[in-house]
Order: sequence, then C-alpha cells, then structure tokens
Amino acid sequence: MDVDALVDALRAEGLRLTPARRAICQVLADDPRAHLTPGDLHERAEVEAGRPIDLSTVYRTLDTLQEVGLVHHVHVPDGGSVVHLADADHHHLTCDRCGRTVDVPAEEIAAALGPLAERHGFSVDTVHFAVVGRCHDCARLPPEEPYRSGS
Amino acid sequence: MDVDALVDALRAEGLRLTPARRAICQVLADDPRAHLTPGDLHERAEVEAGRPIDLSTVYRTLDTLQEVGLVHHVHVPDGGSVVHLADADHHHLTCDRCGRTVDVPAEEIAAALGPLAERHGFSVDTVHFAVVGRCHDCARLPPEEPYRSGS
DNA sequence: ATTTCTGCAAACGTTTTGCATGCCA
DNA sequence: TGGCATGCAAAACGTTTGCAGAAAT
Repeated sequence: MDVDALVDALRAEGLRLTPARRAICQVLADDPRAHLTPGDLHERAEVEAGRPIDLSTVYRTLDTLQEVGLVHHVHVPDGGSVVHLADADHHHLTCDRCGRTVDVPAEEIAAALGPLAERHGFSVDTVHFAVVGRCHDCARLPPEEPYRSGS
Repeated sequence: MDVDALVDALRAEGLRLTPARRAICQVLADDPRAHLTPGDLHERAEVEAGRPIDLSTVYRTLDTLQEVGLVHHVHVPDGGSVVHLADADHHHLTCDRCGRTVDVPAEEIAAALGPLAERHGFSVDTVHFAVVGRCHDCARLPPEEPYRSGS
C-alpha cells in the first residue's frame, strides 16, 4: 500500500485531499506495518507536512480513514489506541508492561477464541481489541503497583 | 465472603478500619458476584455510609484492597474498569456494545489462549483484561461509527 | 460557490496527585 | 501520639466537540 493507493481511495470516496490528510497518508504509507498511536502519527505527520497539524484533525482524519476501511484501530492496555493500515489480516498480542505488540495471524487467534466465545454466546472482536499479556522479558520483572492503568 | 472476612483481612494486614473502608467492604460483600465500576462502588458506598465519600478515597481503597489481594480489577472496553472480589476464579468476556460481561472459568480461557500466547513468547493476562466481543443480541445490530471508544 | 476541513479552545470521563487536616490504633 | 487515611482541589491523559474561518472541488 503506497501513498497513491491511499490518496486514490480517498478521492474515490469523494473526500477532499488536504495537506493534513496527505501527510497522514504519507506517514502510514511510509511504514505500512507500523502500529502508531494517534499521538505518534500526529508528530510524524507534522514533520511530513513541515507545519503544525492540529491533533483533532488527526483524530478526525483517522475517523474518516476508518469509515472508508483503510485503517483499523486497536485498543491497547494503557487505555490508548494504535492505528494501522487495514491491509494485513492480523490481530494483536500486546504486552501491558512494555507495550510490545506482536501480530498474530487472524486465523490463529480466531481458532483459539472463536469456539470459547461461541460457547458463551459471544463473537470475539480481535480486530479492535488486543489480547493482553506479558512478553517473556517483562514476565520476569517484579510485581508492580496494583490498579494503575498499566496492570 | 462476608463483610467480616474482608474487614478481618484488612486488619490482619495492619490496615485501619475507617467508615469509608467499612462501607466499601460492605458493598462488595453485599453483592459478591458483582462487577462494579469505581463510580458504581462509590455511589453505593455513600449510600451505605450515609454520608459523602470522596471518589479519590474509593480509588485509594481499591488500590489497598488489591494490594492485599482481596479484589481484582478488570479493564473493560470503554476505557474504564470494573472491580470484583478476588475469590471466584474466573475471567471475563465482555460485550463492547452493551457492556454485558460473562464469567468464564479460568481454565477454559487459559486453555484457549495459553498455547497461542506461548507460541508468540507471551503469557496472557486474562485476570486484568477481558476478552472483548459482541454478545449475540448486539451482534445483529447495525454497524456503528468508527474509532469512538465504543468500538 | 458550496461544501468539506481545519484550527482553536474548551470540555469530556476516568484516574491520579499534593497537601493539609483528621482520625484510627 | 504517630502515622495512616481522608477530603479537597487541581492536574493528567487520551479523546471529543462547537464554532468560525479557510480551503478544496
């Protein structure tokens, strides 16, 4: 997925191409496998654009890109979120300590959780919600304070 | 688990028994299977105490109860959290649409996710993080706006 | 020209903090 | 009495909103 594909998709939806949107698309295209927080994306987009972009514009643009289906967001442990291009069919396993995220093939996670959820009358949403745990590095660290966002 | 058990456990740790703590313990004991947000707990504790309790006191008391291991918290889809008594060994499956939460036996969820996580160098934390999905009732509702907390 | 986007600033909800006072043991 | 716990008020964090003006088509 390169910039043009993103930009063309935007235009195909009748949306306008503004400098802010172009910069955001550029950042996403430059690092297509990245999982960025809106804040990260904002920083990089400002560099890309060479001028300030309001954070609310980033959020609104992300809304738009998701409506069009080009981007997905995932809620991560600290209460925040990350976005990534929608092209790769993967889900996420995130360390709640260091934030490390590994991509897991969609089928793998569906196979593990689908039947369990079915049994309880649910269908799991592994697109928007990561499975949370501890990576091996963090697993051997000492226990931490309770109840804070990070646990 | 009744109030006395909670209160005794507090004292056994050398902690002080204050009206606020007593009310909070009472609320938890009154509804031992409840999954309450800190806000819910706060409201109920004020009723129980018959006087105002500061919300920050509720948070600090929850911190304390968790340090002692009497209470667990779980992060839920809307960015908030719920707390419940630590006695039942269960994890959670939560609907991100209506908030409905079903308890899942710990072994069942561990069996489903443990091997997957291992394969990727993780150990899952299903105590503090719910598996998120859609309950069957909500699953047939129309799609909703993207990127908002509730998706 | 018209409709969509943007920046700004303010507000949101949940949670955390500093500080001075108060109360339990 | 001594130290833990509380209330209060303010701040933190990520996110959302209303509004008026700017810009893309």
